[in-house]
Formats: sequence, C-alpha cells, structure tokens
Amino acid sequence: MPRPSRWNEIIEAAAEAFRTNGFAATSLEDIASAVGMWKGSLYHYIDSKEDLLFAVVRGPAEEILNQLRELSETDLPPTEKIRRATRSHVQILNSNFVYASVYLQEIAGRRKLPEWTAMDREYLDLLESIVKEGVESGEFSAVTNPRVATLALIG
Amino acid sequence: MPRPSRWNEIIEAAAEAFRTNGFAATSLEDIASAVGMWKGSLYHYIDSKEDLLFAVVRGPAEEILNQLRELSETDLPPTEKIRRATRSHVQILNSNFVYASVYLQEIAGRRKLPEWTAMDREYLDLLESIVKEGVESGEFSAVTNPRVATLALIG
DNA sequence: AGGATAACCAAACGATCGTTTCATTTCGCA
DNA sequence: TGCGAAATGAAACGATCGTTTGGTTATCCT
Repeated sequence: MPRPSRWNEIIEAAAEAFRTNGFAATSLEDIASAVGMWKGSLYHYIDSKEDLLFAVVRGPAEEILNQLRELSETDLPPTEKIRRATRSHVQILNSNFVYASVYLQEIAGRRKLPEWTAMDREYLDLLESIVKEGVESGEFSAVTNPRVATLALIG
Repeated sequence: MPRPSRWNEIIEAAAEAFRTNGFAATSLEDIASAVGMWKGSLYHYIDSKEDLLFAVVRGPAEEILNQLRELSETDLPPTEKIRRATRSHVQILNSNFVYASVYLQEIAGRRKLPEWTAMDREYLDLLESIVKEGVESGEFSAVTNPRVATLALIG
C-alpha cells in the first residue's frame, strides 16, 4: 500500500465509480481506464477488488469516528451530544459513501477485518457511554439496556 | 407474464434475494434454486433479469402512490398532509425495497420504461399540488418554486 | 553508472453469469 | 383419451470479470 499520489488517484476514481455505479456494477477496467492503466496493473496496489472498497470507506469512517471522539469529550448535556452525533453521522454518510456502505453490508458482510471491528467497537462504546451518561443524569428514562438503545440509534 | 401462483413465488424469492444480497450480487441461479427450478426455466416467465427487478418494485411503488392519492383527497391541513406523506413514504421504502430502489438507480438509471415515468409524474404532481395548497393557504411561506420544493422533499 | 525495486503493459486463464436452445414432462381441455 | 400448449429440465454458448503471470520500462538510491 504505497504512499504517494498514484494511489490517491486510484481510490478517488474507485470512490467516484462506486458512488455512481455501485460496487458490484463497477469493473476493475472502469477504474483502471479512469486512471489510465490496465486493469491488471491495479494489482500492484491491491490484492483484491474489495481492497478498493475498504480503502474508499476508510477515510469517511475515520472522520466519523474522530468527530464522535471529540464530541464525547465535551461536557454538553447527553441529549445534545446524541443529537449532534446522529447529525454528523448521517451528514458524512450522505455526502460520501452511502452506496459504498450499502455494498459493504452486502458483499463483505461476513468477512470481518480486525481493523474494522475495532473501529466499530470504539464507535459503539463511545455512543454507549453517552447513553449511560444520560441515564445516570436522569435525562433519559426507561432505558434498561444501553447497548440495545445504542444499536437502535444507528438503525 | 402469467397470472398464477408460481409467478408469485418467483418474485417473492427475487425480492428476498435482492433485499439481502442486492441486485447485481444476486444470480438467476440463486432465485431459480430458491423456487426449485433451473435458471434457464425462469425465462419462461421473464425476458431479462431486470424484469424481475421491475416486478419486485412495482408492488410497493403502487402502494406508495395509492396512499398518496388517498391522502391528497382528504381535507387535512397541507402541513399535516406533507407530514403523513413523507412518513408513509419512508415507511414503505424501509420495509420493502430500499436496496431494490438503490439498484434501480444504478442499473436501470437511464432506461426509462414509460410506465415508470408516468408513475413518477403522478407522484410528483400530487405532492406539488399539496405544496401549492399550503402556499395559497399561507401555511408555507418563502416557497417560490413549488416543484423545486417538492423535489427537495424527496431527497 | 548501475543495480534493485517499483510501476506498468499485455495477454491469458478460469470462473461466473445471463441468455439461448432444444428436449422432456405436466396439465387443461375437447 | 389424446392433443396442444404451458412449464420445466438440461446443457451449452458467449461475454464479462477478477485474477495471475511474465515480461518491459521507469525511478530511485548509493
């Protein structure tokens, strides 16, 4: 996974293609020709087509996680935290990778890269701590299971 | 397009497969084996794979349109009409064919079956008339272009 | 300069998938 | 009962796609 600029061209082309055509409907030749090379040459940068999907999604996903990290350290009332968290969540999702995430569920649903599950865990933990905060301060009532409530939020 | 029951089994299997795996990721063999026949035999019922997608989406789409028809004939205040329309819209979308509609845009984006554009038109017209109603009654302000506002609603 | 390593070309393979074709069975009806 | 059409079985084709492979060119480092 090289550092420099050609790699960025590739994942930008992949992101654009995935966003407009979807993952399954995008061929490696589409991406390759968009950056001006043969599809086989892409395999100097990737090991499989799914690598491109992960690379495309990684950026926005980290952005969401970072915003939630900052947010959870503020001392706003929990109800306001939840509001802002959901807002930034759907905002980034909408402007960046709605389709990619949809396909993530479809294609790579079962394959769990450890890095991803780690991000998922942290994200859920942060949200859950906010919910707990709200319960203890009395702002939320009738929440018996914080984790369940957290998952309900995302859906 | 035969009437009876085997046809229903097929589109139900197709709907289930499209919903969980997506359109492009669902093979005709998946659907065929789900109803217990060979993929080639499906072509006695369809002319192409896209036919299955259209058949799957037709039902919920008509349901949405019917609800909006009924709603627009009531004499509720326009603001309430809009609220209910959006609610039933996302409700049916969520419970039925989110993925299918996503793929509709991807795969059949350019191919416009006249039947579909007609339904689109009627749906937009109904919504637009509600918006106009609201403007004239003074409930909505600062709406210079009803159609634009209508489109904004859907997005 | 020169050698190693990255980057890319070019072609081919193997698998999958939508679709076609033809044979065979099932079924309604006269 | 027997005939014709509908329904399904079975196999094959043609195209596409992800991936592999091996060779060629460019780039960078000492």
